[in-house]
Amino acid sequence: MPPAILLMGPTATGKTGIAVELVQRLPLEIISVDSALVYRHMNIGTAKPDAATLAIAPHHLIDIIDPTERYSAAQFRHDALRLMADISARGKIPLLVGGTMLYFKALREGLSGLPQADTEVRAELDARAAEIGWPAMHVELARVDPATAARLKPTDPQRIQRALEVYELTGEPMSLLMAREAPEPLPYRSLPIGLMPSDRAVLHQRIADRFDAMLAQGLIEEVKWLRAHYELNPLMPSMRCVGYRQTWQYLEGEFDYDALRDKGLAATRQLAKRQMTWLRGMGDAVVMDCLDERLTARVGEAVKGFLDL
RNA sequence: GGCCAAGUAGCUCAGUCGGUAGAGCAGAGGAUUGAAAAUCCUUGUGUCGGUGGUUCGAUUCCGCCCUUGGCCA
Repeated sequence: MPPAILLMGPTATGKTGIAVELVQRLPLEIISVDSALVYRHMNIGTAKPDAATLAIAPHHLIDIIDPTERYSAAQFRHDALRLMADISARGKIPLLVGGTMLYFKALREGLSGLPQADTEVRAELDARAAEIGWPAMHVELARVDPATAARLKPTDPQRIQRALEVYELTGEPMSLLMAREAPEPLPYRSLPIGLMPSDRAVLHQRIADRFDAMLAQGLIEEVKWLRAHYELNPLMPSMRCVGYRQTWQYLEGEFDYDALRDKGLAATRQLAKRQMTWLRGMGDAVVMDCLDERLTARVGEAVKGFLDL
C-alpha cells in the first residue's frame, strides 16, 4: 500500500505552518481536511492560508465551493481518495492536514453505503417537525428504525432527521444499511500524527490572540461582503462556522461588539475541545505537543522515519 | 462630608417571610457515519463583602466598617 501522512490537531495549533515547512523539504502534496476551508471567499474567519503561502505550498480542497453550497464527510472522502491516487501516481506522498476529525475518521474507516442528503426530503421533515416537534419525530423513528432511535436522544434533531431521511429515501432502516456491509478502510499505509497542547491555557491564549487578529483584519467586513454577494441565511453550514455565526448575529443586532468577541472566543475554545476529544479517541495517533519549540523538527523526523528517507 | 442603591459560583444575576443557596453563560469530561467550525449528553460547596449584636440557629434581622455606582454638598 502507498504511504500517506495524516496531520491532525485542534484549531490554532500551527498545523498549516508545519505542513508548509514539510512540503518544501519532502516530496509531499497537501490535502486540506477542513470543513470550513472548502468555502470560497471565507478567508479571515477560517484562518485560511494566504495567497503567498498557497503559492509556496498548494493545498487541495480549499476554495472548492460557494458559501451557499454544502459539503460532507462522504464528499470529502471521495475527493480525498481521488486526489491521493493522483498524488501517489505522480510519485509523491499525500499529506492530509486539518482539524475536521469526522473527515479523518470517514477517510480512515470508510462510510456505509447510505444515500446522500436530499434537500426536498429534509425540507419535508423540517416542516413536519415544526408541527409536532423533534421528540415526536423521534417516536416516529422508533417505529421504523428502533435500533437507531435507541441510540439517538430525542433532543438531537440533526441525527433524527438524517435517520428519517435515510428511511424515506431507501425504505430501509439506517441501522440495517449500516450493518449490512462493512465500510472500506483507507487503502494506504498511514502515519497519523496528532497535535495536542501540553497546557490548555496557552492554547486558549493563542485562540484569543488569533480571534482578535481576525477582527482587526476585518472579519466583520468579510461577513458583510458575503451577505451582499450571496443569498445566505444563518442556517446554512457556511454561516454556522465559528466566527461567522457570531458575526452574523452581531450584524443582526442580537448583541454588541464585546459580546461578539466573547462568544466568538468561547465557540473557538469549544471547537478545540471537541477536536481534542476526537483525538484522544484515536488511540493509534502519534501525539505531539504543539507548544514544543522543536515541534516542526520532530514532525519532520517522524515523517522521514516513516518514509524511510 | 451627607443621602440612596448594590455587594451571593470565573461572569451576569435569582433566592432564602431566619434552618448554610440555584439558574444562564463560561470552564471541564463524553458522544460523534453524506450539516461535523455541526448536533447532542453529563458536570455547580460557593468565608452568600468584613465585623459585632439579637437568636437554639444569621447569607437572610439590627449596628458599625469596607468597596462600587448614583444623587446632594
